[in-house]
Formats: sequence, C-alpha cells, structure tokens
Amino acid sequence: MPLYVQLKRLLETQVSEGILMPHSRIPSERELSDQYTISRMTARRALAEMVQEGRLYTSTGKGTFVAEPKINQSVQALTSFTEDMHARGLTPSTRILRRELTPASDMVAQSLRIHAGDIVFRLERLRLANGEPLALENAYLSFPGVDLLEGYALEGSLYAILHEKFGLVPVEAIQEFEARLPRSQERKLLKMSEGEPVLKLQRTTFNAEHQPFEVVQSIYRGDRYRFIAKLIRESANGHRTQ
Amino acid sequence: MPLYVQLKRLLETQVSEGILMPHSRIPSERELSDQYTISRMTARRALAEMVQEGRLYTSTGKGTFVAEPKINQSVQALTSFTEDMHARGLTPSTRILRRELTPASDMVAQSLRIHAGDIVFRLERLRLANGEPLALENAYLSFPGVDLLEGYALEGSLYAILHEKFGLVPVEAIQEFEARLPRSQERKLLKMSEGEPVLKLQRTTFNAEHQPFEVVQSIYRGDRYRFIAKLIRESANGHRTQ
DNA sequence: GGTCTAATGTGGTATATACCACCTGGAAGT
DNA sequence: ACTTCCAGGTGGTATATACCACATTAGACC
Repeated sequence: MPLYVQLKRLLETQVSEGILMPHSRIPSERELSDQYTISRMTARRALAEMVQEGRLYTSTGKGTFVAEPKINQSVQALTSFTEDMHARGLTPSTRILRRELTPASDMVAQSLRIHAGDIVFRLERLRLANGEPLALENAYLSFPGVDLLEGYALEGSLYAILHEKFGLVPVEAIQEFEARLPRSQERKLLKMSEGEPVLKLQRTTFNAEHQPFEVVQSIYRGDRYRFIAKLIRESANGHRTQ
Repeated sequence: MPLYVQLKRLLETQVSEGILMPHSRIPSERELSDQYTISRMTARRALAEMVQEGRLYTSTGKGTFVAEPKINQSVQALTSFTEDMHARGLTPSTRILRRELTPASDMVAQSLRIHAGDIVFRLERLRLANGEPLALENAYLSFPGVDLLEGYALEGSLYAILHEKFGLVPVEAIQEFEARLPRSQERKLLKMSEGEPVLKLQRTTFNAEHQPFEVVQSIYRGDRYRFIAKLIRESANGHRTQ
C-alpha cells in the first residue's frame, strides 16, 4: 500500500477516534515527514487528498487543521422516506391508497422520457411517522419489468425493492420545492387543520445511466416536516467544481 | 497564476472547443512537460486535478484520455438570486432593508462555526422579479475582511462581489426547505393576501475549503416561486459517488 | 505464420531541494 | 507600556530525479 495512503488512514483513524479533535492543528508537513521518515511531498499528498475530501482544511502560514465533521450524516441527500424517517429517529409506516398499472399522463411521460399513454406503475401512499400522518406520496414508475411490481408488498421502502429485485439505484434526482395550501382531500387525509400550508415536492429520479425511472409528487405537512438537502455548485460545462 | 492552473485552463479550453474529443488521448505527462517546458510533476498536478474533477481519466501504461462530458440538466444548483432570475427570464431588482455589522446570534454563530457575539455582516433585502416582490432575504456573512463589505453597493449580486473582491466562491451548501405562513411584517413587505403560504429556505454556504461564510434565510412567495435543485446520492463514507 | 521476448513508453509513487507568500511571536526600539 | 520589525515556521508552488507496474510494439526465434 502506498505510503501516502497509509498516512491518510493513520490520520483518519486518529480523527475518528477523537485523538485529533475538530479545529485542532495537526503536525506540520515537515514534522510529519520527519516523524514518519517520509518526504514532505508524500506527506503533502496525503494531506492534499484529505483536504480535497473535506476532512482537513489548511491555512497558509498557520497550519493544517481537522475539519468539522461533515454534516452529511444529518443530511438526507436523495434518500427514501423510510431512510429519512429512520435518520430522524421516527418510525415510518405506510397506508397504500392506490396501486395500478396505468397510462402515463403528458407530465409524467415527459419527466420519464417516455410517450404519453405508455404503461407506468402508479403507487399512491399515505406516509406516517410514529403513527401520525406526515405525507402523501404519488409515485409513477417506468423501467423494464415494471409490471412485476404488482407481485410485491409495497408498504416498506420502495427503493429497497427496486435495488434488490431490479438493480435500480437512485444516483441523482431533480427535485422541485413549492409551498401551497392543501386540497381539501389532501387536508383530510393528512388530518390538518384549515389554513395550514403544505410543502409540495416533485422528484424525478435517475439511475447510474442517467435514465429516469421514477417521478414522485409528495405533499408534506408544513408544520411537521423540513427538508434538508446538500447542494453542489456545478461549473458551466456541467462538471462539478471543487 | 500557478503554472499547473494555466495548463489546466489550456486543456479545458481545448476540450470545450472540441480540439480534444472525448476518449481521445492527450499528450503524455512527459510530452506535456517538454512541450511547455514545465516539470513532469507540475504537469501531473494539472492532470490529477482534472481527473479528480472527472474531466479526464487515466489508464496506466496507456495514457490519459478526455472523459465523456457529463449530461447537463438545465438545473440551477447553488446559484444566486440574480443568476436564478436571469435563468428564468425575469429581471431581478433589490431594495435594501438593512445592512449593518452586528454580533452573531447563537443560531448564526453555530452555522458559521464562529462564536456567538462575533461580528458578522447582516444584509436584509427585498428581492423583486419584474418589479414585483418575490422574496425576503436575510443574509449573515463572516469571512476575513467582511467589514470591507460596508463600502460596496449591494443591490446586485452579492455572490459576484464576494467572488471578485474577496475570492469567495460558493461550492456547496446545506439548504433547508419549509412551508409556513408568513409573519404579518413579511406578508406586508411581500404584498401577499391573507392565508397564502411562503416557502422558507435556509442556506449555509461553504467555500472550496469547506468553510461556511454565509447563512441566508429567505422567504419566498409560495404562489410565485418554485425551487429546483439537483440531488446527488452520497456513499456511506460521506463522499460523493461517481 | 505464429510465439515468445525485450525494449520502450505510460502513468503511479517517492525523494530531495528550492523559493515564495503568509502568519506569528518575540526582540528591539521608542 | 506600546509599537515596529524581523526571524522563523507554515503551507503553496516548482523542479529534477529515480524506480515501479503495466501496456504496447517491434523484433528474434521457432
């Protein structure tokens, strides 16, 4: 194993075991190279990668420091409702309102890059957290073998089934956020009092080949839910900057 | 400007102008170092960064190649209000409600990783699209030289000033989305009718060194605004997957 | 013609060295 | 006590060099 990887591992364990605390200074590049009898450039490489990964940060003239642990743990970037609730320490449950194979509407067809009228699987679910209604989900699915979904129980994580049975993994998604008042039907199902707003989300989910396989419209109770996401700047040509 | 950055720029333009096509081989590290009379290590650094960014890929023993361009959705990920409005074909304008240096509250201090009471720059602005009120923004800024902000006109893009004058570029952000009813003061400024909800956003923005320099609370009119974001699945260790 | 082999080129790792801009703390001067 | 200044430390850049594992290719050999 390369020396710089070994040094990386060493520092990573020291950080994760609390020997190095966030914002504490780590030995300088020259100290590290003396201490482990490696060249400064090799030490630099280990540090540079860790900086790139956000584990360390540098300040010229001052030193290299341990970064604040990533907020990622508390951030659900592209997770399922089930994962999301577990991360929040809540118990998810589900009431299925509708499940059927149905022709795609114009909107759904456009999002899924298929033709209007093509058969998609529609799944409408009421989502509860600790037994309390939290969200209404309306998912439209389209992928090879989507009709096989009819045979599965869909009370739990849809993403888990898609992953295990169909090899579909959500890699990226386009998500839209909107605040509005609920329709009376929605308000009743979510057991909301009058005048309370909802957070409306629409997500189109893509697999590793950048093909959309799912579009979901969700209505969350405004008083009980806050969505947290991580955004990454992209450069003009479509590459992520760093 | 560092040599390796210059070489990066050069290669980037050659790729974007089609001189170098995807999957075509670029000159070897040794050739580049001869050609531009730089050391091989310097050339390597430029290539290494471009590989890291996904613009190139390497194959030991064969060479370095131009990567397939990533599919680029027309999604605004992490943009300023000004950019956002222009992308939507609207004309942005601004009314400044408050601008001051002020001690940070607990919430602001925690988000910016500073101490409560440390001086931050507060900027409260009413944002309009085509002359109509669209959003209330409350930004708290903290970075070296933040007090110099007092000398600038802040009606336009704050991000543009931060970039040009302070070298601060937003690279990633944690954003929270919430639906609620506006406070009466907010409702008045946004000229909303009663009962209409707002989309509340809170964003903490990080620079390339993963340090937060800005936290913004925004209140958008629910009837006029929809936020669109791109989400990317992260692997278990908290790093971005490719 | 087919097969092995050695030469050559490629990226990957590692070292030693040098100079720069920046930051900090202590000594020198007031 | 206060300020000024500078020496030493820090990360950032750049060079030159060496060896490695791997891939390709051209040539020797059968």
